[in-house]
Amino acid sequence: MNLEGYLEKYFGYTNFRPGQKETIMQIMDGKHTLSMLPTGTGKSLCYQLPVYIMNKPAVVVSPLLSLMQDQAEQIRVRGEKRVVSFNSFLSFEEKRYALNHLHTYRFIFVSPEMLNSKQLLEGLKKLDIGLFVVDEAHCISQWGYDFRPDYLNLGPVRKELGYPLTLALTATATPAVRSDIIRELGEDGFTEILSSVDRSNIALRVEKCSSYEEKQERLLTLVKDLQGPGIVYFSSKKTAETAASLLQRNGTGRTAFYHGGLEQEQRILIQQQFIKGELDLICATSAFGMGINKENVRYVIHFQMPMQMESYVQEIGRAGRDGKDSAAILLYLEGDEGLQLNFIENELPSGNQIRGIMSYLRSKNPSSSEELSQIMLHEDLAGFFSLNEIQLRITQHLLQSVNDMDDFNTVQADMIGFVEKRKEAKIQKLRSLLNWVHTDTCRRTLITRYFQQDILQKPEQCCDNCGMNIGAYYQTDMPDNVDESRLVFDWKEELIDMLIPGRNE
DNA sequence: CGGGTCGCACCTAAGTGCGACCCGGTGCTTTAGT
Repeated sequence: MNLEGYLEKYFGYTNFRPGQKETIMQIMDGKHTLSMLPTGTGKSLCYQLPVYIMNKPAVVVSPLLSLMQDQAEQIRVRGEKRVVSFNSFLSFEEKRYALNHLHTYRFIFVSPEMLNSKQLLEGLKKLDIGLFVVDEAHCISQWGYDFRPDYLNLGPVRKELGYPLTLALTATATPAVRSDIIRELGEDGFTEILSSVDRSNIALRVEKCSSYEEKQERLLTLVKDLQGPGIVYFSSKKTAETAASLLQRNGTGRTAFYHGGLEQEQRILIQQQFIKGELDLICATSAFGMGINKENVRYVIHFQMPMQMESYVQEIGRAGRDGKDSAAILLYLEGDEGLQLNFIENELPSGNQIRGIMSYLRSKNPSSSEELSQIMLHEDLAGFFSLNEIQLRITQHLLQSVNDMDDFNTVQADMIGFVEKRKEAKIQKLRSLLNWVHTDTCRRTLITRYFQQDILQKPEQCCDNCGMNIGAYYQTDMPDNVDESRLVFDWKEELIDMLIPGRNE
């Protein structure tokens, strides 16, 4: 049977979407594959179909619990019951049961952190794994070196499992990030399947504002005028919340905010309401997005710029999944990059902090790396050297690789070298994005060039520098002379509010 | 970098205006012992 035959047999579809078949062919050919497919093209089919053809289980590493639950649920809805998600949602009993029945599953979802569990790893070793999948594989490069170091453990895990056939999936990765992913996964010889990062139905626009007030005003106007639903991205939780209530007071109606500080339940609720069309606007931090499969998002506004082009492309890519015209608008105020610079400066320990910690540890005169770990464990290093949680973790992580107790100076120099290099790399990425903000040439061309690709086709509505017409994205049912009071008092909304109490809570 | 909050000065009272200061994003994990 050919691949189309399997596709129809197991999923009922007659055609593959771009990139799916090429990816699956490589997998069936036994080749480790890194596949860069645009968001919303059904990346999960790329591992699901091979599971059935090979009749062997897949281990899927997923960055978010919600994403894991979501994909597991989608598979179950299809009628496949042999699915398990290894994460903290499982009780001890459930975990034990799942471990004892590991061989019965076809889809085993895990978080990178969970792979630290000896029992899980031992269990997985006994399986004949058909495919080891790393979903949203750019996380390895983006988070592995600081925020979530367990992402760097995937290489050793693969080795431990005997280098199972591997599929890394992502939507946005530069050639440098892709080689980073492949290197960290611990093996050369990955085949790459690449689609374009260009989304021709998303028009690109940057508007420069001369004051914070002007930017706020502009946001209000845009949100009123633009055809929704939409997402507005902010760089701080507080700003997202404040803006959401400001917009609501100005008659935006069905608006909510979303960030990592919300309770898990609340986050799921807001996501669901947005997807079902019960909310028109989300004011969010970068926490919002991964795994949001909403077809008809019409615009994405950035009230503050993200840290790098990859994030920007991911975030605007949540618009126009249905292929219809959508707009991406970035509001820029001189100095906006300062906040991102600040994040970069603070996420890694500084040279001084490292020097302080090292001289303190040196004074304790540990004779082995075990003794060193003991000191790390029992002393309040974070308190003494005012490290935040992530800085502490990176420090511990870097010190773990210390084998030779004799040469603290070398280790110290290595550590400082590492953080300096990381910071410089991040600042460089921020600079690229800033150049893009300030460019007066075609923005689409510049994005594709950043990913070392070519533009697919220049759409009519390309970008502000090519003369896009923002009016084309305004609501069509809006009269030209709008009575302001009518915008504030929307009787339909008020009526719905009366009929559905507590809707806006 | 910029916004929010706090305390203070004003000078005779309730609210304003100013400077100092602080803080900001992304997520996984939590099984021991009475």
